[in-house]
Amino acid sequence: MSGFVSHFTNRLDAKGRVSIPAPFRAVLARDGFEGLYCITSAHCDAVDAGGNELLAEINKRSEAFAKLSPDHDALAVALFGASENPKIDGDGRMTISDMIRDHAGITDQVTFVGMNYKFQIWEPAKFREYRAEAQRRALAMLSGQAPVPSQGEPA
Amino acid sequence: MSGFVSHFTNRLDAKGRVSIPAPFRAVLARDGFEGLYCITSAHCDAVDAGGNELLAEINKRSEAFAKLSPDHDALAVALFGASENPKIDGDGRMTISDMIRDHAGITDQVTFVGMNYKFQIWEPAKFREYRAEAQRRALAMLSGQAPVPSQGEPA
DNA sequence: TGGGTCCTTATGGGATACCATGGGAAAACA
DNA sequence: TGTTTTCCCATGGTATCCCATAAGGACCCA
Repeated sequence: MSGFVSHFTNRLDAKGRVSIPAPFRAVLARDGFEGLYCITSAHCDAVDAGGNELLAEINKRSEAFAKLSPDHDALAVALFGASENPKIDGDGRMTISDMIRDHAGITDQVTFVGMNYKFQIWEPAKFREYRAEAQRRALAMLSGQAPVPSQGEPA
Repeated sequence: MSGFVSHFTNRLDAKGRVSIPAPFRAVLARDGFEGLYCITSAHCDAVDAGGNELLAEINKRSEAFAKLSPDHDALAVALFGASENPKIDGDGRMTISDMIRDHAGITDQVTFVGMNYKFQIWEPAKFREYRAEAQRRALAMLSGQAPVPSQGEPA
């Protein structure tokens, strides 16, 4: 059963809402998470989004340290403090919060990028830029050296 | 369903009250704790807050030492002496006690930071500072850690 | 193959509910 | 009796719910 694939660009309306691409909604429905789990990416101007599968990934990371310890607190702030649970309305839309808007530099359009177990939320121009760079790197990796450790589908 | 997530900044009113963010109230309601459990953090200028899940974590800590032992007594004093049970009024507000105010250096605004099983209460400026540091540490911690099966992330 | 119909999807907008906040009055306290 | 706490209500702004519409695609049928 496949996860989030392909990418879509939708418009924000006057209220700051945007339609989540229908194929992504279908994946979320299968996943069973109430609403959407979002977390700002630590290493690029995008927001990771998904359901239980993404949340499990985050939890796994934070469980590596004992609760109430300074390390765990710092990690929890960085992970959960930078997360959100937007609701999805009856028409399949979410509202882009200020946190997401600021982190991703979104103004009037949003690009949703499937990444199998999660998807990312981008400002369209920044995504095009990032994508071109990613393709260059992928090409270099593929042509340059030994088999890529392919434990997932090639994005 | 996930726990305390995201962060919110609210104003104190003239009576020293502040609204607990609605999403946090929803988590507390699910948790079933009457009111709120607060304890000053031992290693930063913040106050830990939550319900039964936080309390259980603290109990687990103190149970690691034999009761009646000097160690246990000292820990109990440190833990429960630094604790409070503020009430939550009908409008979802709590009063910031002097202990919390002093420990966190709060004046007129409060930042609530979700950390999954608990949340923290911060003075906004101090939080921004801590958050920047936490993100650096988290990045280091996560990248040094045993490889999380990163299927797809082109980073 | 061409045309028509139905359904899904993205988007817009009005009405309503919720939430943070302020303040008054009753109650408890000292 | 003065002071603080607790309960209750008011309000402005925002988010949520609900309905409308247009465009595109799938499907069916001739």
